[in-house]
Amino acid sequence: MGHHSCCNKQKVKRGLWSPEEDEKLFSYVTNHGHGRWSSLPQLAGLERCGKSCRLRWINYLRPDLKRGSFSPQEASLIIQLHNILGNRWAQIAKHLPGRTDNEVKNFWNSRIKKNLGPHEVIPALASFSNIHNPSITGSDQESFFTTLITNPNLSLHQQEQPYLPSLTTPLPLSSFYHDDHNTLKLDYTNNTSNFLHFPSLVQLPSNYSSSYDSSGSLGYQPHQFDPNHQHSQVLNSIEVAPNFNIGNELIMVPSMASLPGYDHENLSVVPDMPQFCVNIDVSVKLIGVRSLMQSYHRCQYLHHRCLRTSAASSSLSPLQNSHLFITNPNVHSSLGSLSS
DNA sequence: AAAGCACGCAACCGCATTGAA
DNA sequence: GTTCAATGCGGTTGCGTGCTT
Repeated sequence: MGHHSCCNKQKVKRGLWSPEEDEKLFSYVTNHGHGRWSSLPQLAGLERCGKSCRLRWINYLRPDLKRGSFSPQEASLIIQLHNILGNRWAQIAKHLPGRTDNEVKNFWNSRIKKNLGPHEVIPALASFSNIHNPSITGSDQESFFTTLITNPNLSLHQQEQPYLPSLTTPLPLSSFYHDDHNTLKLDYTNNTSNFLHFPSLVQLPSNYSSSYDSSGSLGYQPHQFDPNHQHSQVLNSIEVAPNFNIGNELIMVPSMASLPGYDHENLSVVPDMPQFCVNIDVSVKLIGVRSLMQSYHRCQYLHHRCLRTSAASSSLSPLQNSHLFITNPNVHSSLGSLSS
């Protein structure tokens, strides 16, 4: 077991850092910044390898580090994120301001892991890893979503959504209009990329009242919806359904049957879709299990649609480009690939 | 009081990835 | 396109500390 190449070139000290070494490193990085760790030790007067300096800075000296034990909220978040991300400690740590990957990893291995017995599989993990297994139904699926919903802090950064080109903002009221049949429709004019990017859930003003339609049919009340809206610039549309209230918030999600190419008579898809990657955004914070289940089914539908689309054109990327995205109002969240 | 033990944490190691030449 | 150094990351080690016997 040799040392790193950077450590072979010079006499390096190993083991715990002394206060004097910390002072040298802190002073140097504070004054000069970092960026070239390999040359830093010599410049800073340290007999350490660059890697050791980097680690010491990141895990201990960085001024933005949070000290002290993890709060219950942080622990909960780590568990939730670990269900989704696995042992990707650096990714997990990014959601815990002031915490390092090393810290999170140590915390997991020393505290959480031992408290989760072999039979205590967290529902989110079990359900999500099997999300495309048709045998996973009903309560299992629901427990998966429930786990998400009960953690309002769940939020993953955009970089974990490799196929999401930009953050989605809630659609304004002006995005909607009524068609000739008085059906509420959503402008769909922003599909400029390879992405058929569904809008986020739409949050309407609290004075807009509607009731959740438990039958799953379109339950909105058109006369209550922005009667003055002009829709002369509508280029395309997606029907929106169903909507429902949670507290004072009205939630709307795109209807599966409103997708371009959907064959209403045969309940199937016209396989000439130009887009092969679909993002579905739903609000974890505001949404209920039922609507998440509806979104899940939509994802399944889209999954199959992507399959068919990919098969229809060899130039299209395969299915691994299909992702389910769940978002909360703060940051978007990727739950992983839909590909199996 | 001393030895043994368990635990937490800091640091190291090797591999993977990135980016410059 | 290839090489190689730098950097990033996750697994692992080992030291220090506190508890138990």
